[in-house]
Amino acid sequence: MTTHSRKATIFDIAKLAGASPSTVSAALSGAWKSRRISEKKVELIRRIADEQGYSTNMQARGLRQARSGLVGMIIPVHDNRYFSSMSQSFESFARDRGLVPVIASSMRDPVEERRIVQTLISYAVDYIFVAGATDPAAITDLCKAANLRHVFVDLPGPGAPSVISDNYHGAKVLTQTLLDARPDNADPARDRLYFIGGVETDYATARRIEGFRDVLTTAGLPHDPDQIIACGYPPRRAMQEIAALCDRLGGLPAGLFVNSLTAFEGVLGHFVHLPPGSFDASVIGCYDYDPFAAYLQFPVHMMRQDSHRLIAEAYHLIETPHPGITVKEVEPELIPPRTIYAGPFGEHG
Amino acid sequence: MTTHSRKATIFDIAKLAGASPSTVSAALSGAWKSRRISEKKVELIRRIADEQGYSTNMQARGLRQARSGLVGMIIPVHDNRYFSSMSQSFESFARDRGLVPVIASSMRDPVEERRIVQTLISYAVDYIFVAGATDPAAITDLCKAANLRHVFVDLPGPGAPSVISDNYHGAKVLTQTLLDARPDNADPARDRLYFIGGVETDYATARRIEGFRDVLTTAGLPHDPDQIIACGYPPRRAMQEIAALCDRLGGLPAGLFVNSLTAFEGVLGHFVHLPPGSFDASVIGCYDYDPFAAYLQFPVHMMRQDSHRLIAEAYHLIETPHPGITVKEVEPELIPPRTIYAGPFGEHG
DNA sequence: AAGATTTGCACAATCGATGTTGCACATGAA
DNA sequence: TTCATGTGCAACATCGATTGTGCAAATCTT
Repeated sequence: MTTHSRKATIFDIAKLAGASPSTVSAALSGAWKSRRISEKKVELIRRIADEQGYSTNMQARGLRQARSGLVGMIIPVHDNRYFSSMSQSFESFARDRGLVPVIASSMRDPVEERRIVQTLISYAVDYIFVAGATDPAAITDLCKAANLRHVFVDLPGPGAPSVISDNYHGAKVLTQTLLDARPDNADPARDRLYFIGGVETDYATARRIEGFRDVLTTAGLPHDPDQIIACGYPPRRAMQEIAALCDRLGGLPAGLFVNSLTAFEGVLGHFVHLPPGSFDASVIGCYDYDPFAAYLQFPVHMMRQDSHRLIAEAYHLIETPHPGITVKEVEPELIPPRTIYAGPFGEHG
Repeated sequence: MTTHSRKATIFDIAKLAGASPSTVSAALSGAWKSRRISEKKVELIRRIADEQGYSTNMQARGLRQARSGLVGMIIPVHDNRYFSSMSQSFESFARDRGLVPVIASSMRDPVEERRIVQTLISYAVDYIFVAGATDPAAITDLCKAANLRHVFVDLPGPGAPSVISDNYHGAKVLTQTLLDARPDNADPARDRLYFIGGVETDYATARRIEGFRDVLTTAGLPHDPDQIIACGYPPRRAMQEIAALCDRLGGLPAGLFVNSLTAFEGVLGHFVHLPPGSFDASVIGCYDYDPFAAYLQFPVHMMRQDSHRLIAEAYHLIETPHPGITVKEVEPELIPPRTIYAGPFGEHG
């Protein structure tokens, strides 16, 4: 390939091939069949384009076609197994469709979230996935104004289709599992299940709390509001809260339902200070799965949300002409302690 | 905001403001001071643009300016704490600069890697970061042809600056730590350190193996080539290899240096089948850190690479006019077993 | 008051690709 | 031969923003 200071354009190729720019465009974009360009000319153009290391300027194409070939996704954070698995699936499906994924993290900040949507709109993304939205209504407003298709994932939103996991059922199963596995030698002072993490006004958290409560009620167990500690997602907060709780109870509660991996990180941050053996009278569950968390010092029951299927369903919905405002629920899967789940990208690494 | 079927352009705003498109452009892009547009007109235009929900079409701007405001990064995989932390930092720094990050994962496939670079070039990204490149030379070729600045991170490359962690020193420290912590009651048949994971021709792996070997040699310990099991990054391979190794030795080796989190996942996949207590005569180390891996059933010494600083240095290099082909090394940090490291985004989640 | 500056903006070219229209030439039909 | 039909391509407008240039009107200068 000859070295130029600037990138080759269809004009350069046209000159070299003795053709017009529009012919080059048609030849390279595949539109040549319907535009009656001879195969011979197409071959020639292709060869020259190759030699020159030509590649389409997507900004120009996008400008002309009013689309970009980009698809956006907003997630709360990257460094979290649940969301990074989502990213992996999102990207994989995007590639299958010849689209380029743009993944942005909002840090769960509604302002940042809106800024990201605005930015993605500026880049004319073809559509966006919104995972873990903190202010879905605002996002829908922005998208509607820009005439941009979007799907909510993980947390449902108004005015657009959503794909979420069956939080109520998942929470019931996890809670029941904790109840069943609860050690019977527990100190009566702390013979209770606690729920920690998440934001009470989040749809997902709310549904999980419902499931948690309903199982306790059905089991004929009393439960106080103070058993629900929806202290948000930051690890630090969860660490403080679990420390305070252990203080109050004089030790770990009989069972702990941790509502997210980030909260679990915080909980762990406290656990590392406890003497070994502290966990013998407790059983821990976590809504969300992480392969390393599955093999901690104490057994952990994990509810794995099927992020791959969530994303698959989201793609399905966004590619459906008139999906309406459906909410698709995907069943999560209980992963017993000390079990390694091999994901859809088994051979990666 | 009045609802239009199409997005407002500077032409629409111009008409409403009784100004010319170029004036609107200057007013909104901030270039109005040097273009002698009165502040009054700027205010008016701003107000109208706001009312119309105007936002710049970045494809048009990018086309004209031959830049896009996008910055690309290639990583091997998303769902891995080391790389997802990198993504988080990469995005954070990009935002500080008003740039939009585009992060793509190559699954360590050189073909995919090149395709991604081509794609990013097509979108006129302003520059790219390449983490964990499998074929850095090819990437440099593509970038040179497109006149695109790039930096290698984690794995160095030719023809462009690189930022890597001090693999040799890090490996020495980790190996020495394993040696020191090695239980003395070990069965002589397996009283050895093994190195598992990574690709021997990868620069990083090669340097770590050097460090590993040098420490053993200095300690006056014999070592066979079979103590180095560079079976790549996929969890499955590591799982098979560790199973085979345990088979050969009749149990776990006295010490295990795991060369990546993905390999560690595979190792764990085998460990879950071992009876508790199997680890008492072994000490495990892992090059790379994960908060959950830090609190496994057995103690794990982890070498945390400072992904945040790696990225910071990479930004620094890419913003240096003529960086040359420097290689910047960043020291990794040993994280003792059962220690939770709180990252630069402590309040996230 | 007449010329010299400055102010404030409009006009038009441009970035690179796409898609519509039109035109020359070839081939077939009558 | 003559008109109809097809074939193969070039010319040109277009997408939405940026930017160099030009030109009145306002202001300053002497």
